[in-house]
Formats: sequence, C-alpha cells, structure tokens
Amino acid sequence: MLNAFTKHILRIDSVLSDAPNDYKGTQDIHRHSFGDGEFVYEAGDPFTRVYIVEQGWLASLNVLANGGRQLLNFYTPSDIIGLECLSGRKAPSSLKALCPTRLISIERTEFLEIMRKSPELMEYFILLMGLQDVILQERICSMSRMDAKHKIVYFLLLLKSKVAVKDEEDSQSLFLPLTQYDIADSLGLTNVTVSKVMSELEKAGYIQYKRQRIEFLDTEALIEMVNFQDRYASFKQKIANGNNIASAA
Amino acid sequence: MLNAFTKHILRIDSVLSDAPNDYKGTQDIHRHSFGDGEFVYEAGDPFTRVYIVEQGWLASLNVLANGGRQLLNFYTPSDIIGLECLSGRKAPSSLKALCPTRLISIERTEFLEIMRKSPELMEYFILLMGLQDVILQERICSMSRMDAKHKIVYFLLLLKSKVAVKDEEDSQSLFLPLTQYDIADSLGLTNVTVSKVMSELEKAGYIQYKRQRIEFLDTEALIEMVNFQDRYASFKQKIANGNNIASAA
DNA sequence: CGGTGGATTGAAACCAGTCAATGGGTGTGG
DNA sequence: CCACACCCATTGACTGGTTTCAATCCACCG
Repeated sequence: MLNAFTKHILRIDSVLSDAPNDYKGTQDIHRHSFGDGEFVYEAGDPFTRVYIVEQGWLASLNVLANGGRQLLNFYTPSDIIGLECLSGRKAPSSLKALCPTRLISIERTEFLEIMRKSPELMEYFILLMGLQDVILQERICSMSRMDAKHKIVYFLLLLKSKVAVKDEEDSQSLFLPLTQYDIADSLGLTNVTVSKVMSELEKAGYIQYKRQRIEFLDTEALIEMVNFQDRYASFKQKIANGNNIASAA
Repeated sequence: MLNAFTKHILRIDSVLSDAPNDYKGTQDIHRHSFGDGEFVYEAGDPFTRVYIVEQGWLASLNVLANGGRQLLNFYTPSDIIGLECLSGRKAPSSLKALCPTRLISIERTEFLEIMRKSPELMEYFILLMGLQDVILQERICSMSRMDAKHKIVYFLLLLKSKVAVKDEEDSQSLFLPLTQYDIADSLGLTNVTVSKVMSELEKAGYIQYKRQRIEFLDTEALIEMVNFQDRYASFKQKIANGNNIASAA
C-alpha cells in the first residue's frame, strides 16, 4: 500500500487511475470532477478532505480585503493538496480548477490513519513539505526584490520545472491554463503589466506565447537572467536515488 | 525522550537548558553561542546540522544577484531551524544572529534517527511545517498586495504573535532586535520607507517605537487594518488541546 | 450577430525607490 | 575626555516603474 501511495505522489508510474483499489481497508475515498473555473472549496470552509490531483490544473487562492486576488499555489497531476492544513479545521485558502480536472480525495482522518501506518510516508511528507517551504521562500525573494520582468521569468521557469519533473520528456513547451489576470494575481502585478512584459519577452526572442502555451526559445538565458535554481529537479533526483535519508542512516 | 523533545519545541516548559542530558543515546549534540551579527552558516554551505534556538533572535536570509538582501524567517527561542532542508545537501539560505544567541545543534543524521523513533514526533513536524507553510503563504499575500504601511503593520503583528505564543504573558510590548534596514529587507521595502511609515504609525497613535522596542497602543485597530489572523495562537491551542489529531483517530 | 472575457496599447497619476544631506547614538582610540 | 568614525534613523526633492483608467481589438460562443 505504501509503495503504491508514494508512487502516486512521485508519479513514478501512472497507477493513479486505480488508486482507490489500493486502499481496500479505507472507506472514504472518492473521485471528483470539476469544470474550468469551478471551486473545490473556499477559504473558511471546514477542512475535511485531502486531495490528490489526477488530471488538470488547480490553484489555491485568497480574496483579499481590498478586493484583490492572490493566487498562492498551482497544483498539477500527482500533487497532494491539503498537507499544510492537517492541523487546522478550516481551509486557509480557496481551491479553484483552472481547467477540467479530476481529483481523488481521502477523508482527513483516514488520510492520517494511512500516514500513521507508515513512518516512511511521514518522512516523505516531511521532505516534501520542506521542498514546498524552500520554494515558497524563494518566491518571496522574487516577489520582493525583482521587477515585473524578472518576476514573470522566474514564475514561468518555476512552473516549467514543476511540470517537467513529472513529465519525462523535457519539453521546451509548456501548457499554461492561465489568463494574464491569473499570472498578475500570482505575482502581485496587473494584467496590463503582464501583457507588456510578455510581448517584451517575445520581441527579445526569449519565448513565444499564445493561447495557453509557452514556447521557451532560450531557456538558458532566462535561467541566467533570474539566477534560477531548479529545486524540483534536485528533489526528484534525491528521492529517486533513495539516498536522501538512506545514506544518512 | 519524545515528551521532553516536544516540550522543547512547544516550550510548554523551559527544559531547554538541560536538553543534551535527555539524549544520552546520541553522540553529536552541541551547544553554540553567536554574537550580534555573526553568521551560523551561509547559503550554499553543506547542510549538516539541525538547530534549536535556546536564546536570542536569528534570521535566515538570502543575498540576491542585484546585491539586495532578503530576510526570510525569524527564529526565536524554541524554534527549530533546518527542518525544511532535510532533503537537501546545501543550506538554501544563510543564518545570522540578530543579537547574542545560544543554539543547540544535532547532527543531521542523528536528528533523523530521533525523528524516526517517534511517529508522534514526525506527525508533529508535519503539522509544524504546515503552519509554517500557511504563514509563508499569507506573507506572500501581504508582500504582493499590500502597500508599505499595511505590510509593516502585518509584519509587526506577525512577530508579536510569534513571540506571544511562547511567552505566557500577553504583553503589548515587543522586543525587536531589528534595524529598519532589516525590516525593509524583510518586506521588500527600503529603510527610508520604513522610517516614514513608522513615524506615521506613531503619529497616528498606533504604536510607539524606540530602540529595539515596539509598544502596541491599539492592537485591535491594527489587526482590523490588515485583517490579521493569528495562526500561531490557533496552532498552539490545537496542539495544547491535543485534539488536533487525537480527535481524528 | 452581438455578447463576453481576455489581450493589447496609450496616457496620466502615484507610490515607493533613489539620491542626498542631516542628526543622533554608541563605541573606539588618541 | 574629547574627537572621530560608524551605523542607524530622519527628512526632503526628484525619479521611475507600475497602477489606474480607458479605448480598442480579438477569439470564441451562444
């Protein structure tokens, strides 16, 4: 059971589709579908279930006092949603589907049961949350000290590496189901600025952008530009080698 | 052993001072002292030890490509430093003492050993990192969508609640061993802006600020102003009640 | 065909940054 | 003890990147 579960998370294989069968002992596992723009839950709702993304993109977001929107995290297939809420009773942010999605959900207490049965799994979660933590800290760096252009480059590279670490082929093309409003609300900019920077990046020959798809024409230059570190790739490598902790024991 | 350890973390009591005695089985536990401004380690150094703050304040920070500085996290007594780095081999950021500090450190692999022996402890770490995660997300909200004044108010309230959750008495006074440069580098502002906003907040009667000490004269109004949620207090309450997970079992 | 949401482009306003000068507190060394 | 250096804080004038406001265009869809 553990192996199947961690495989889901790492997406080493694609057994996601028969996940529920792996958990005969558990009762409360469901599969859900959401359409483009639908909310899975909203900030303040009772936190009752942990989700695993099977298909599609989602974003967690907050609506701020001044009416602004802040996109916090993006979730793509095999991501777990809700680990950071386990100690809470209410969702700290909303979850919205950015395109048609399929999710698997496990009731919170059953998820904790599964987790408790496997120290390995808990250990893995600790490492995973550590990765999340480091990435959030770097996002803070980017949001506070970069200008609009660098923020956007950093943002695009981060999403690219997040997706690349799961898809085997290292494509220079990225499916991006986000409007420029979404990108703006993720970076603390406006759609106007995003539009201007995107066309600037296009004119400079770094990317090509149209209809939910970004082509990276000079990834190296962009990585150089913002001094980008691919934490996702490093993490995957360490986990795959199994020497992240094994070597420590 | 576990209990003593979690007590350290929660600082329910102050057994920190005899921590090493609690771990007779472990070999590599040390105590360190650092002076004001000293670096414990720098970004890129090999990550070998986990630290627990015994006394003083520290900050993790990054030096950016353009020469700017970004303060990421503050650590006060009983905080654990390094949980987010367990999967890595290098420190993703530097750690600097903001005043004279005492730290306890455990060699990384021994820390993992201790952790593995106690599922409860791992579970606690997962919850703790979840709290960290939620707070980082809210910091991102504040950094991207608030103006300088609101950022600073949010920042002060966050530090106040971080400290208050450990100190029993709910003081309206906060020891703050930070220069205005530090605050600026934490929020993506400049020392000039910080200075102007601080005096504005003083003139408006919200706070009184002098020499590393902030007096909160109207905390309620400030909380209202930025719609502040005290995640630290909620977390402490849930852990203290023991019903965070127990009730789920 | 008109309606809608997203993207583009331009002009003006504004918040915070930058530059610069001053003042204050602290510690050091002559 | 004073002089000086150093760091931090304060204040004012100017600059500039981003927002705001607004108009237009485009693609998609009922």
